[in-house]
Amino acid sequence: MELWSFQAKTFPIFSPMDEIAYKKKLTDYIAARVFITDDEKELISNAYTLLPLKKKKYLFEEGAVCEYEAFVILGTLRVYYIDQKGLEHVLYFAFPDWWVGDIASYNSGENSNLNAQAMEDSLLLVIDKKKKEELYLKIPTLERLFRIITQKHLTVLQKRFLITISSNAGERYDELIQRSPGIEQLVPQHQIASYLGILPESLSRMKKQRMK
Amino acid sequence: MELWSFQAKTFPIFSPMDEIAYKKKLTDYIAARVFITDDEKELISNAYTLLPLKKKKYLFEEGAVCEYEAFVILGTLRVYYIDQKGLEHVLYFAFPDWWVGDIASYNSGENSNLNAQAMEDSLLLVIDKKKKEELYLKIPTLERLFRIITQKHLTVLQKRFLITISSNAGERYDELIQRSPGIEQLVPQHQIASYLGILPESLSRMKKQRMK
DNA sequence: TTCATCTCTTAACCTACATCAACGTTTTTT
DNA sequence: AAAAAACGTTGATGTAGGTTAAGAGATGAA
Repeated sequence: MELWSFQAKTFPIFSPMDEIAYKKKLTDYIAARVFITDDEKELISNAYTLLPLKKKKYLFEEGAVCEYEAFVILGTLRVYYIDQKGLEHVLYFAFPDWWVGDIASYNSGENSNLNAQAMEDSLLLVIDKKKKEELYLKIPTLERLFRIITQKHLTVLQKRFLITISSNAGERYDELIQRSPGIEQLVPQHQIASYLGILPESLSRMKKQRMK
Repeated sequence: MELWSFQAKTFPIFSPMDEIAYKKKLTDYIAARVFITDDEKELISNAYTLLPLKKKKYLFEEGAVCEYEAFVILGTLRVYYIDQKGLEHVLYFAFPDWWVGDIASYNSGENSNLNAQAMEDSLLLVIDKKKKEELYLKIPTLERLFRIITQKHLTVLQKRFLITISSNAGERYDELIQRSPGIEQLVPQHQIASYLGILPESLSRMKKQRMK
């Protein structure tokens, strides 16, 4: 696909044409879920800002308020938590068409304890809290959209939680591979370990033992 | 408080007066979060049905579609998952003013893999999917309300998930006691163990060791 | 092209919690 | 009032995954 061809080392300069195409990805996503008019699509397009995020750069970091909510157009982000011992725990990987943010911080205004880092050069559409609230007022249908999206997120997290507490690392690994085939090619193994809730050494050991 | 006095062994017969008072608890809850008119309160009151649930009875069970969403007026429910080995894992305890349901099943129409059981004689306001959708159409503000509620639920679950994967049973126990003081008087210890993700024996042992 | 950083692997040892089993007490059911 | 569940405790033993340490290949920067 045309849009996806910029997996380049550096960001291209966006032409107005690109921007229109990228924002259309968002309005298409929305229109596939709720009914919105062309005027509303226009309002949405104008409210979101295109944000290129270079590899290893952060969308938000712990210790600061997460002011933005983002829609992934291209690339991959990882959202993770650092515990008291300094260990990182991947909460989720965000691929194109996913939303990235820390609702806890975004809604409460308190500092985030999550980090969202680009794993490769990525392209996002971001909106700040104030503009989002304005959009809700202008387009009440978005309340419905985000209710549905949030319910979906809750469903996914609930499933993840139940799997985490009821199965061992090997079973969680199998579930991940089955749910996201090819993820091993996309993210380094120590981050898969972090997602599974084990150390890289343990994952390495587990995979070796399974060879038999 | 008057309303709370019926922690009786058997259910009283509800007078129309009681029903009005109970439903007012729900509309008060809603009005505290979004603006609704008196007419809308009336619509909401009519859409929900009062459901007494005796101790050990289920609101929904795994293997069947969860058709209802409920608001707890009185009592306590526990929502739990049974894993492949037959072990129970408490997802949450639902106290008055909490919502109980399985959104995954409720939205998808697939069978639930959760169980919601009354831990004591309880009183709920329930609504089925069809009536809920009708309410959304009649009162779009409810889209906003449930967006906010779902975001809150997601925040809580996310915090729980992060604590679960980043701390040991003792730390999780401390966090629970701190967040819900008095919970030990309300729920038996083996169910607290289940909530913490450990076996009753382990919780018993942990508490003993802490005596020193 | 060399130095540093990141990534993965292996091995020895350790610990939190599971497992299995038994027993006393309390609560519920009949 | 008797019987049956449910509940909590303790002990002996097992194990998944953590901890620490070391080394080797791959990747990236100066």
